[in-house]
Amino acid sequence: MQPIKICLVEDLEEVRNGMASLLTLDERFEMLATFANAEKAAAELPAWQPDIIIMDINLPGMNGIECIKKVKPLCPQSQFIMFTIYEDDEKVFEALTAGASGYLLKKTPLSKITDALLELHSGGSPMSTQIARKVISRLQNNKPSQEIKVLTVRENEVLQLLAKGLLYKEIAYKLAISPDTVRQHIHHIYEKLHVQNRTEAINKAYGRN
Amino acid sequence: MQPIKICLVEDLEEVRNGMASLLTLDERFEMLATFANAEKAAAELPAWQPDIIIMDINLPGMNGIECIKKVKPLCPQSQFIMFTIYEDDEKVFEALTAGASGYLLKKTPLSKITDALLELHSGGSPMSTQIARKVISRLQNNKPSQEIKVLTVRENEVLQLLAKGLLYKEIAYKLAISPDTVRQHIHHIYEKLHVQNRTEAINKAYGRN
DNA sequence: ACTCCATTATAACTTTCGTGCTATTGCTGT
DNA sequence: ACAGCAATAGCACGAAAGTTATAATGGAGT
Repeated sequence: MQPIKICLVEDLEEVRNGMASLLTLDERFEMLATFANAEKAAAELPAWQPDIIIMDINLPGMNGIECIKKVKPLCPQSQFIMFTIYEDDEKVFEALTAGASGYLLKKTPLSKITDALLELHSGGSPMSTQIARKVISRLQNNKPSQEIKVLTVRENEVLQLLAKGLLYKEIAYKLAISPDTVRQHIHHIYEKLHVQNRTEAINKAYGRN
Repeated sequence: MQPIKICLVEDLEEVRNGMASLLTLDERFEMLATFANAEKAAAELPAWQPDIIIMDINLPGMNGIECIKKVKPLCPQSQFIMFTIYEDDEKVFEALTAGASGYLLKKTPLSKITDALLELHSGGSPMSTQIARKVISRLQNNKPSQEIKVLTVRENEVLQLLAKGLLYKEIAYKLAISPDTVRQHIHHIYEKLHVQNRTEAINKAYGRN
């Protein structure tokens, strides 16, 4: 089992060193680099490609949330975990939508910190139940999208199968109609949604961007 | 401080009685009623208006998720917490979108169960970090599932543009490479994800089904 | 009765996609 | 030094997708 590669973005030297020594002494982790501000981090993180990036939210200049947005596309397999002193729900929530996968309070005991990092690495999202609630409620308010309403019942059925990646002839078979008819329905769907292809239609109908 | 009013929907008599005695002995809670199936619960819960409804997912007849959908409009101030033996991610996730606010594994130690109920009542959403991750990724509409890890950085970049519905030549232009190279990357992506086309790749990589 | 429109269907045609090969360059780890 | 792999590129071929027509049927509403 190779160590989990970690980078840290944190402006306070004390905290930075504390975390660094904690992780350096633990052979399950490898501390690749630390950064005192978001600008440096944004410039150098892509070269490191760490497994986990621990990101303070409050940083001088660019804050941690903007930093995530910048770095994430360049480090697609890195996971971000927020690191913050105060349990400011809104900030943390913003960070999560920006692409973070979990968060740590700075007052968290050391053993819990390593636990959280391990959980993060194994596909979990460590966070308090309060934040979890916020996330869930946002999820529940997530409407299926009104675009779909302009489509007829049949067109929606076709769209659903289309979204699974089925071929026209497979859709035709499932609906017991001709592939030409399927083609026709899909053409109408594209017209109504003002799109040119299957993927755009799915994105539009199911509200992903 | 008045006790938290609780109802339980659970088909197994043993489990039902265990939970009932646990909560009855704890003065922070008041067990109003228990139900052995979803149909009875749906009929009688509105009359009780509990603070918390503990709901088993697997029930004979109507399952717990459908039950939530039925009961929730009639008990607007009740909170639902799922109660399940197996950590079936998809089921729990379904329940959360249906309106549940947290979940409990049946193997959870007794003290943790009361903790979770208290957290739920005070506005939290107790759940494992694994589930939290699922919820977050749905929120982000963009998920680093483990599938993506098998892809290289470049392949991920291509996949992201592919997911927007761009043509090969558009992707090529954006990345400043040849359309043939784009085709090549995509071919590799499909191989690694074991899929045959763009839509399947997107569904697999971003965890939609 | 008449119009609107959803649903079905066909045909011809163009563009894009996906597969199967081959091949070069450059970096990394042994 | 060498093997392995990521990234680049090209080409040929068939399959699938998307465009543009046209048209019959049947149900809903005016």
